[in-house]
Amino acid sequence: MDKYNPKSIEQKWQSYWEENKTFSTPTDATSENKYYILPQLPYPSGSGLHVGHAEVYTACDIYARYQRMKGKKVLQVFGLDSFGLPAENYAIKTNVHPKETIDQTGANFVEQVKKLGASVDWDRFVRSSDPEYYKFTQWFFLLMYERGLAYRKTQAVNWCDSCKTVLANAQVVDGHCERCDTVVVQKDMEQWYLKITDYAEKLLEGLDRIDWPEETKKRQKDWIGKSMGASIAFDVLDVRNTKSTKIRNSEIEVFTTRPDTLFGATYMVLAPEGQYVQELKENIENWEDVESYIVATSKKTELERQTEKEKTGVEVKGVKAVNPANGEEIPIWVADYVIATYGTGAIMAVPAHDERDFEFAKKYKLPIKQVVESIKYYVSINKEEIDLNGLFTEFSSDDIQEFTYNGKYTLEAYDKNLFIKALKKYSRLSSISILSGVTENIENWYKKEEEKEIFCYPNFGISINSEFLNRLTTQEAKEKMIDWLEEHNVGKRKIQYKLRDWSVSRQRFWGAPLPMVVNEQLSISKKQYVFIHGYGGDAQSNFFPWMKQELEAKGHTVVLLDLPNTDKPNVKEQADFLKEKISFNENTVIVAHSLGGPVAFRILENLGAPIAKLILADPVFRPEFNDGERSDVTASDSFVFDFEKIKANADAISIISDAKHVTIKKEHIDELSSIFNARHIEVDLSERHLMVAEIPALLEEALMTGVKPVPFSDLPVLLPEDVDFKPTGQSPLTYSKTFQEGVEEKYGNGPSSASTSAKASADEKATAGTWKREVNTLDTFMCSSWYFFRYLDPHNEKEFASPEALKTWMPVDFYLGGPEHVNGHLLYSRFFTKVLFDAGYIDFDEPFTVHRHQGLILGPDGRKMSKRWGNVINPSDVVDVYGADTMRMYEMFMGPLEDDKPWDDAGVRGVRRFLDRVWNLQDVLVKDEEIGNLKLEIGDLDKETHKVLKKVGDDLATLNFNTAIAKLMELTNAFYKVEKVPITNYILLITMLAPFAPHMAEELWQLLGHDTQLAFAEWPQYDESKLVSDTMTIAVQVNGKVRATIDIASDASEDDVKATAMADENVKKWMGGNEPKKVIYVKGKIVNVVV
RNA sequence: GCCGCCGUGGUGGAACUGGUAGACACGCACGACUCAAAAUCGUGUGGAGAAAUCCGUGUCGGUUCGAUUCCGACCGGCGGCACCA
Repeated sequence: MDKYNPKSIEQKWQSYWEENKTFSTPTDATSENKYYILPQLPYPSGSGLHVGHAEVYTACDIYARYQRMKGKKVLQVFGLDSFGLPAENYAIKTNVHPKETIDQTGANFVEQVKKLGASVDWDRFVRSSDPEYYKFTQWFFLLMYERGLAYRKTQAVNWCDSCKTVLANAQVVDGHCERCDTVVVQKDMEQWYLKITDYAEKLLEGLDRIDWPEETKKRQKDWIGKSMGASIAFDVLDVRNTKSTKIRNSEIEVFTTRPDTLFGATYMVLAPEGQYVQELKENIENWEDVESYIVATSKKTELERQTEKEKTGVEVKGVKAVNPANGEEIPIWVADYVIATYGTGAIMAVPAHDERDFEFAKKYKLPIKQVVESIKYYVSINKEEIDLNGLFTEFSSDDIQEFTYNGKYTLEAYDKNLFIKALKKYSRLSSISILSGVTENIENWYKKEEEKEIFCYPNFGISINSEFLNRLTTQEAKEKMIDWLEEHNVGKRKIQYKLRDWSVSRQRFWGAPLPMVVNEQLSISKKQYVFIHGYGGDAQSNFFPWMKQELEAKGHTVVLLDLPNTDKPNVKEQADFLKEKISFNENTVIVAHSLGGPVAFRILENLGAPIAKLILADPVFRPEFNDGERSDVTASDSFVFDFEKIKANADAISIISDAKHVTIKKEHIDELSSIFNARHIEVDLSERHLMVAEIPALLEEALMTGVKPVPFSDLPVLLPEDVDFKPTGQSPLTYSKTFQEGVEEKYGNGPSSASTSAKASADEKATAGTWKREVNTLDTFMCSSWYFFRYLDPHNEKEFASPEALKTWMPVDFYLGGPEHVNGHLLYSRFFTKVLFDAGYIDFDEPFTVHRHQGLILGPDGRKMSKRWGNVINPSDVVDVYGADTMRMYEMFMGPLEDDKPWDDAGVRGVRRFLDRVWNLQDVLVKDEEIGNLKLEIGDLDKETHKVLKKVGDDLATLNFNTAIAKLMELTNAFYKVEKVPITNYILLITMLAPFAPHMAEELWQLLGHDTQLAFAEWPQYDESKLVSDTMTIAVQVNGKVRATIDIASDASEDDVKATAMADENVKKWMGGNEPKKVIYVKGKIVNVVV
C-alpha cells in the first residue's frame, strides 16, 4: 500500500471530473426531484480565495454531494460578481483595464475553487460583467421601468468623495463608506431609483414563509420598519397681527404612532430640510434666524448629526399650529432632531410621553402635559380563586389596589415583585403566568383569562386629560382617536415604513450601463400639460384641480378644458376641439383619463412632431363601456387606431392603472384593448382609485419627462472601451467618444433649441434638444439580485431564463451566504423576485426557501483575518501542504457552520492525521468470509458502524457537519481497536466520507475494486436491527445525584429496572436504609430514587 | 439609548423535546519505538482531595424528583439599528 498522497489523488480526480463533465446538471430533473444549492456570488478580489470563501463552497459542496447520493438531481453552479469598484480603482492606479484585471483574478478564483474539489457544473459559469449577462441586468431595469418602479429624481444622496460615487443606504456603515471608510456626505444629485418601497408590505409578509435565520428575518423587518399609526393635519395660523388668520391651503401633516396622545401635543417640530419650512417662509417673522439654523444644520455631516446628542432648535415666530383635538394654538419649532426623510418631515411633539420631545421641551421650557397614566401590573381574576384575607393588611393599599375593570375583579400594583408575592400567597391556583415584555395586547389578556389562569398583564397605559379618550387603554384610545380623526376629516389611519427607495445609478465606469436615453433639455424645460377628462367629467373632476395646482406651483402651464358633449361623447369631435384650441409641441405632456385615452390617441394620430409624453390614467378603449354606475354608454368612435403613428408621435407613453402603479408600455401599446378589456381597470368598484383627488404616483409620472427606455431589441447597451477612469465625479462614460455614436439617429432629436429655457447654461445649449445615452452605470447589487435565475439557463439570449428552467429549478433549496448582505443583496433579490412574480414570469415570490449564513473564520489569534494583523490564512497554501480533503474537513470540523471560529493550524494537522488513519486501514481489511473467530468484536463494530451511519446521515441533512465528522472519527478509532476490519464496514466508512473528502473516498472506492463513481453511489440505509442492543445502561440517582449505573436487558419492565436499581450496593448506601418516597423512571435513561 | 444573539475544561467545541455535562479534536503529561529527535502508536487529562467524596456549564435567586437546557434579576461579550415620531 502506498502512503496517502493527497496531491496526486486530488489532481487525478479533479481532471477526471473536468474531462468527463461528471457534475454537469442532470437533464432529467423535475420540480419534485431537483435540488438547487446556491453558494453566494463572490467578487473575484485580487488577493484570491480566502478561507471564508472556502467555507462556503465546501459546505455547499458537501451538501450537494450528499443530496446527490440521496437521489436528488442537483444543480450547483459557480459564478462571479465581476463588476464593481475594486477593479476600477485598481485601473485608476495602474491603468490596467478592469476587464483585464477581472479576467485574471476571476480565472485565479475559478482555479482555486476547482482545487477544493467542488462538484460544480462549469458549463453554467457566469460573470456579471459579460455582455451576455448584463444584457439581462439591463432588461431587469427596463422591467422595473415598465412597471413604474424606476424613476429619476433629484434629492440628497449619500456621497463618498473618495470613491466619487453615490451609495445606497445599505452601503453606508456608521456614516462611513462601506468600501473606503471615508465619511459620507449628503449631496443633491439626480439619480435613478427603484421603488422598493412599493414592496415594503410584500417583503415583510413573505418573511413568514421562508426558512431563514430568525435574526436575519428580524433585521429585515427592522430595516423595513413598519409603523402603524395615523397622519394628522394641523391647521396653521398667521399670528403676526393681533387677529390670527388661517393660512390658506397650509396644513402641516404629521405622522404619529401614538394618536392617543394628541391631547398632549403641546408644540410642533419641523425638519430643517423639510418642505414645510419653505412653504411657510412668507409668514415667518424671524426668517433670518430660521434660515441660519437651516444652513447650520445642512453643513453638518451625517456623522455629526448622529454623534451630537444635545438637541437644538429655533422657534418659528409668526405662525402657530392648531391642535385639531382641542383647538389649542401651539408653537412651531424647527429642530434637527426631526428628519426630513421619514414621515412628513414634521411631528407633533408630546413631551410627556416621548423622551426626545421631553428633552427638547425641558431645554426650551415648553409646556408638558401628561395624557397617559401608566399602570404597572394588573391581574384580572375570578374573586373566588383568591383568598383576600390579609392581603390588604399585609400590603398597603398604595402598593396593591383592587377595582373593577371591564366588569372584572382586578388587582393593580406598581411593584412587580411585590405583586407576585401577593399573588402566590393568596392565590389558590397552582400556576401563575406572568407575561412580560408584551405591551398593549389586551386581547391576549382576555384570552388567557378564559383559560382560568391568573394572568398578569404588565405595563400599559390609560388615557387621562384627554376628554373622550379618558380611561381607555392606549390600544383602545389609539383606535378611538383614529376614528375621531377620520370622522372629522383631519387625519386618517396610516402605515409608515423606514425603508427608502433604492438608488441604483452610479457615476462609475465598471458596471452595466443604464439602458435609458435622456434628454436633459426636455427634462428641465417648462411643460405645457394638457389634461383630457373622460366621459361625464369636467375640468373640476377627479384629480385634475389638485394636479393643476401642483404643476403650476412648479412653473408649468396647464391646459384644462371642458370637452364638448361630454354626456354623448364623440371621440373625434373632442380630439378636433382640442387640436383647434391647443398647439401641441415637443414640450407638451398629455394626461388623459378614462375616455380621454382614445381622444389623446386621435390627437396623436396626426401630429407633425412628437409630444414629450402621453400618460393614460385608467383609460377606456371600447365604444360601450361601463363605469360601474351607468351602464352601456356609447361613445361614438370606431376605436381603431394607427398605433405606429401614435407611438412615433409620443416620446414616452405611460399607463397608470391604479393609484400606486404606473405601467409603461409604449412598446405594447397596441395590446391596450386586450389588456384592459376596454373597461376601467377591474378594481373593486367601491374603491375607484383613480377617482380620488390626489394620486402622487401620477404626479411623479407627469413630472418625469425627457427619459425613455432603450428597447429590448437594442440590448445590451455595451460598455464602451474608450474611457478614462479618472474619478471626477462625472461618470467616466461621459468622456467616451463612441458611446453616444448613432444614438440621435436611433432615438430621435428632441425639442429644438427654440424651446430652451433661460436657465440652461451655454454648454447645455450647445447640446440642447438631443437624446443621449444615460451615462451612469447600474449599482452592482442589481447584477447580484438575479444571478440565481441566470444559472438555470445561462446561454439563453432571448430571456433571462426560460419558463421551463424556472419551473424546474426554482426556488433555491439551499442558499449559503454572509450575514453582511441581509439588508442589501438579500432584500433586493427578494424584491426582484416579487416583481417577476407580479409581472407573471414566475409562480413563486420568494427566491430562497432555506437560507443560512456561514460564520466568520478568524485568525489564529482570534482576531478578524487582516493584512494589518498578519494573521491571514491562504486556503491554497493549506491545500498545497495538507490536501483539499483535509482543508474541507478541517473547515467543517472547526465548529457549527454559522458560528465565528478561530483558525488553528494544529487542528488542521489533527484532521490530516484522521485521514491518514482512514487511509492506513487498508492494511487491516478482511473479507467477510475470512472473519472467522473475530466474530464477536466484529459484531460490535457492525453496530457501531450503523449507529454512526444513522447519525452522520441525520447530521448531514441538518448541516451539522462538525458532529458528523466527530462521529466518523469515533468510528475510525473503533476500527483501530480491533485486529481486522471487515471490508463491508470499511466501505460504509468511505461512503460516508465521500461528501467530505471526495477525492480520497473516490480513490479508495476505486482501489477496492469498484468501477462506478462513488459520487453517484446511493447513500446507504442504516440497518435498524443493528441499532437496538440487548442491554441498556441506566443511570441511577438518589435525590438527583448519580450514584450508580446498572446494565439491564433492554426489554426489562419498569419494575425490574427500579428493583435492580435499588438493589445496587451504592444506591442502598445512599438511601441510608430509608424507604423511598418516590421512584422516577425515565425509560431507557435514568432512575431517580427520592428518599 | 433601543433591539437581537451568546456565556460549558488550558483551547475549538459536544450534550436529542429538562434525564449519567465535557463527545470529537487540539494542547499537555507519561509511556512505547529511536543513538536522538520528528513522525507514529498507547495511556491519562474539568477542579480539589491519598481516598471516600465534594465542587463544577458567567453571578445570584426561582420552578422541578432532576436544570447547561425553563423563569426572574444582574454581570460580561458579540452583532444590528440609531433622534424613524
